[in-house]
Amino acid sequence: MTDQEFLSDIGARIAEMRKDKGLSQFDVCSKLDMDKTYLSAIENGHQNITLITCKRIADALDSDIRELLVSTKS
Amino acid sequence: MTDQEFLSDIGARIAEMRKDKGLSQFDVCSKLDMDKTYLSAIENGHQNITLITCKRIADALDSDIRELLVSTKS
DNA sequence: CTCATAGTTATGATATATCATAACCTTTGC
DNA sequence: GCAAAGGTTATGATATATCATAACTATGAG
Repeated sequence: MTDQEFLSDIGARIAEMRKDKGLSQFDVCSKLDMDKTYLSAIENGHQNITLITCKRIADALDSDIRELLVSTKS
Repeated sequence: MTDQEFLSDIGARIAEMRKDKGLSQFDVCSKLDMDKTYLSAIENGHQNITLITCKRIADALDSDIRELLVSTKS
């Protein structure tokens, strides 16, 4: 699994979890005080986010950071 | 849980897993081509690392990224 | 058609993660 | 005493994550 695939998978997971909760990108960004363009980039796998950012997103989705992450084990 | 506590917990978890495998910081850094001063800062909770860095460390410890992370759920 | 909502992409500015080097502290063993 | 191994802290340079704004597409409602 390449780094790019890894980031894309996590972005897809975030988008999936967000939609499952019936939230728009705007909704989540409002909670986080985050710009919508940045969340869009994250969901499309264009950003290598930090752990704190990952934690903030998990919080906004009423989730745990480990639920947001896909397995990296070979 | 504050951001600082979160990073400290993750650093401690990394150090614990590294020692469990009988590895020195130098050993891990050799695998990762990472400077020892940086890994030290991470283990002491002084760095808000990115997901890719987290993944690299998990790989070096023959682990999964989710095993490195502590729960953030309230 | 117009208008609003949801999302994407481009660009530039700023903050910070990462890298690189050096100096320092402990502990262990000679 | 000295030397080496393991780890920490300080500092500066570079790459990039994050923020901010604007323009754009697509869809659906009126």
